Amino acid sequence: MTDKNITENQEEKKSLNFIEQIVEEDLKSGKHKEIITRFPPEPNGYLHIGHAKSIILNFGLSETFHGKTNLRFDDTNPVKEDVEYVDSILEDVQWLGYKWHGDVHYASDYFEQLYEWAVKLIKDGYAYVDDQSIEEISASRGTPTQAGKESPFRNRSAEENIDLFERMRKGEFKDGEKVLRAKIDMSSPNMHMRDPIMYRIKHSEHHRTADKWCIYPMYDFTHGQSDYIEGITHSICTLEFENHRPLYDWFLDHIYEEGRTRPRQIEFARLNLSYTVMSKRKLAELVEKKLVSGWDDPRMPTISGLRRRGYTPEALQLFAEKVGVAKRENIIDVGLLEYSIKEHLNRTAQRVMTVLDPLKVTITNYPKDKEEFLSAINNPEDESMGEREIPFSRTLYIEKEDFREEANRKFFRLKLGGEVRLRYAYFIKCNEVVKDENGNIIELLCTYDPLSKGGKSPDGRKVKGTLHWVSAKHALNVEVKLYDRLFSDESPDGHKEKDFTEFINPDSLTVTENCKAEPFLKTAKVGNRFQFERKGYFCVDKDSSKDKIIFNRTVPLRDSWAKKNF
RNA sequence: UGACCCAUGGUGUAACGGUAACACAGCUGGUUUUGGUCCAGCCGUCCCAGGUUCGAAUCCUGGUGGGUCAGCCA
Repeated sequence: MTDKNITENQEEKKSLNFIEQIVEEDLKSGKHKEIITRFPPEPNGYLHIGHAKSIILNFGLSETFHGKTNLRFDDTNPVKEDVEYVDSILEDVQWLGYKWHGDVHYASDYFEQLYEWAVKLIKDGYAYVDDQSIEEISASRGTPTQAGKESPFRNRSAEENIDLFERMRKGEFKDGEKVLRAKIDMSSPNMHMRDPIMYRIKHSEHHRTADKWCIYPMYDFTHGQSDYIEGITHSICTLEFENHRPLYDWFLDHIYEEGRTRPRQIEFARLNLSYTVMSKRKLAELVEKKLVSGWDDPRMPTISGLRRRGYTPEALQLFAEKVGVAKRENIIDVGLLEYSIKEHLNRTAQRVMTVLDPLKVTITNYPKDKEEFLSAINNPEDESMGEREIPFSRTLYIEKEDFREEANRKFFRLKLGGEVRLRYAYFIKCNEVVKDENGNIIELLCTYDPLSKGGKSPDGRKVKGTLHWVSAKHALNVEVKLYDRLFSDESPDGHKEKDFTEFINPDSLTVTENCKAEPFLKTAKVGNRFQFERKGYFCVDKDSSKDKIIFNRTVPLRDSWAKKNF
């Protein structure tokens, strides 16, 4: 290989994001022989696409650098957590295509070790039991621009503190009566360093440890140590934890033993998507107020919602890759998410013809009892998917919007006296429009050109439009749910005066029954994805039954015609 | 009137001191039995002001703008 080639190859190499650069340097310098990352959700809600970004980042890192990724539940607050959430999180991570290293970990597995470390800190003079009320502690913390005041209990002896802490554990005190605090600096410019609380009393049932404990460690006294216990090398979290890093390091300083792996916290910007909300609180509110059907409503940005909508793990991975990783606040255009799924499905989805809004068409010169089968390509992007047969007969359905009695020459579809191609079938010409007493078009009388079978034009005659269609006699009745963005505002929670629910899009869901599908769809199973030609990508919803298939529209096809005529 | 972080086209991300790249969106045009796909082209001078340097989007200083922090949440 020449020098030039080497240079070119290096240039072609995809540039690394700042976290990948750190990892690469740590490996190159020998700081770590192998990296271990972790995905550490609190089981207090369903995962959303922002979590997907984090999952893909953490697992992706260990894939590209041949390391490991742990899955750990940060379950230090029993009143907010539930097994329902751990189950859904487990499902979502696996669905995304990742396998965590070893067993699932829980911060609650480390409660005993954490307790011992707390005792050590007390003995070393770095922690104390505070009897102040929640209000007193809050008041004495100061403000970002004003130093706090030291607690009157700050200088208790180690012996007294140990005794009190042990009695806290035994359950001798009520919730809120006492806390364990780190003794750092009440005048620190960093609020998190003003004697942060390490333990609080909560007499409540934990979903895993039941009533074994009545004192629970805070996030700050748990996370770094859990990373340390697991040998995590790179502890990646979102930007709002930036101010916690000095505390993360402070606790580690006081328990660290020479020779062991010391984790490093690195922060990146969380994902924000336009036209939706991402906070767990707001998503929960949508569910509670029944503004959506549940956490997995196809309009929700949750992983379960996107899955039900028809998104694929590959699409979310592509999306995460396109979005990138940096420290800048961002709002990603949902269009990029839609691009990602279209990109994947265009290559992989079975094509099929379905008429969403049927208009009856009778081919007057086609024999009454005749039917024939025509060959259609399953996926023009993938020849290996082969072809299928579609029934054709005298009575058909086409899309209502594909016909106009009169239209200018920009309208490529069927008009009175005009000719179009029925995809894979024949050229047809519309000769007469049948209307009901109110003047609504209820049927078109057309003639076909028998020589144009397969949609070909033996005489070289051109038509501008090609329509999808379904034979009425063979049609399968299906229900289709069309989705639009849940909010009509680009940043629904970005308005100080208005609540985000005020921006709910009233037309985010359209249910259309009596859609006509080609018989191929008879055997479609829940979760199957298709492209309905000219209409978009659809997948079979879990609410489907034997006699009624329900399709969710994942995303429409790009439609430059509709756009121009808007 | 504090600390920390951030600042590149409409949206994201890259360029690691050598003269702005990639993707999405948008707009033109071409191909096409999906007004899909695909292909070609167009669309920024890097928040501002100083400084260092032969040379700065990249380094320094000061502004300005935005974000985070005053839970016994994570």
